[in-house]
Amino acid sequence: MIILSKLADYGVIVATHLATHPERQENAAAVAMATRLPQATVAKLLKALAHAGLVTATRGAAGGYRLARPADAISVAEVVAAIDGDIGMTQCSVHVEDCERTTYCPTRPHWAAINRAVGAALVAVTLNDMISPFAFLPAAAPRRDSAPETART
Amino acid sequence: MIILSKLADYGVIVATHLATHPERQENAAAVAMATRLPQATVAKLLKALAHAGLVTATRGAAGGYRLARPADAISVAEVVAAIDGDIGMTQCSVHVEDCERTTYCPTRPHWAAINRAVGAALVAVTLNDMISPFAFLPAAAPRRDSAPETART
DNA sequence: TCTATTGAGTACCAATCCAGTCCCATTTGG
DNA sequence: CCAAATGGGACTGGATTGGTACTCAATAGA
Repeated sequence: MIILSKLADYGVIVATHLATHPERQENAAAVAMATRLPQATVAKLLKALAHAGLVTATRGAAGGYRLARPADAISVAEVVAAIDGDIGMTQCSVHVEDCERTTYCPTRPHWAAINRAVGAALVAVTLNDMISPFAFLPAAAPRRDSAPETART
Repeated sequence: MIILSKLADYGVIVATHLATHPERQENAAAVAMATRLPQATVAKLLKALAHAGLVTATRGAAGGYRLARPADAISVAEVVAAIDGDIGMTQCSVHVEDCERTTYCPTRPHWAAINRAVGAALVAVTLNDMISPFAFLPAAAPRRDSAPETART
């Protein structure tokens, strides 16, 4: 299974690209060229990112986009959320009322905790981490053996 | 965005249900009744779980399913993987060769680390945790502040 | 002031994917 | 031998998504 949609993936690529030139203002066409993604799609993504306040847009001739904040103050989670909406593991996590099973489903409360753990993994990584040439080796990742009974393949 | 597909969600519910009666053998119809899920869908799910070796199936009349292992030896990650396939954040994470961008995409190596963190959150939770009436408050969830630079929003 | 350029917003289409159902073969207990 | 149950497909209707197109609004520069 793939967690991120293609668009969200592209969104991170686009945002990361902007992060590599924080000072430069680039229009959608230039970003599309640099990232080798379809131009119309990049335009759509940039609009979404602008709408979320992650990038600032300058309209009109010689307009373009740039990051609204320093690259190390924008998390991957924010970029993903800007495009795919808030992250939730299950239907219940996002639309509780949609789940007519809420009253007797024993698994529901537990998803919230799993949710936080997954969200934390994305929040812990910034765009700045993503442009570093080496894997960022964060403290967030290897923590999986914190639960002693994990050992099952 | 919803991470788990409906089927994977159902799969966890079904597996959790079996975990509540580890000794009893139940056929698909009974499980469907108990979980209030569509019968045909439950049958499909149980097949998938059996295929993954998480439940053992007894064929023939008076057949049915039961957990193949103790509930605390089956992680949510396994159940999800049995139904949705292995978990990966991006296309690259699962099918590297499909991404013609591999050579120059700077974000790719980082996804692997995020991947592990997300996977770890699911691996750390067992079916046994899911049936406990209280949120399991595991070491897995609150660990998000292990990364010191997390504090952004 | 006028025009070219660029983003904003929305509507739309095509393709894919997914949830759900059904069918038939196989196995097993009575 | 028959009924009950799983195994393993195929199939389908619908929803979702990736991607495009078109129009409106804003701005810089001639």
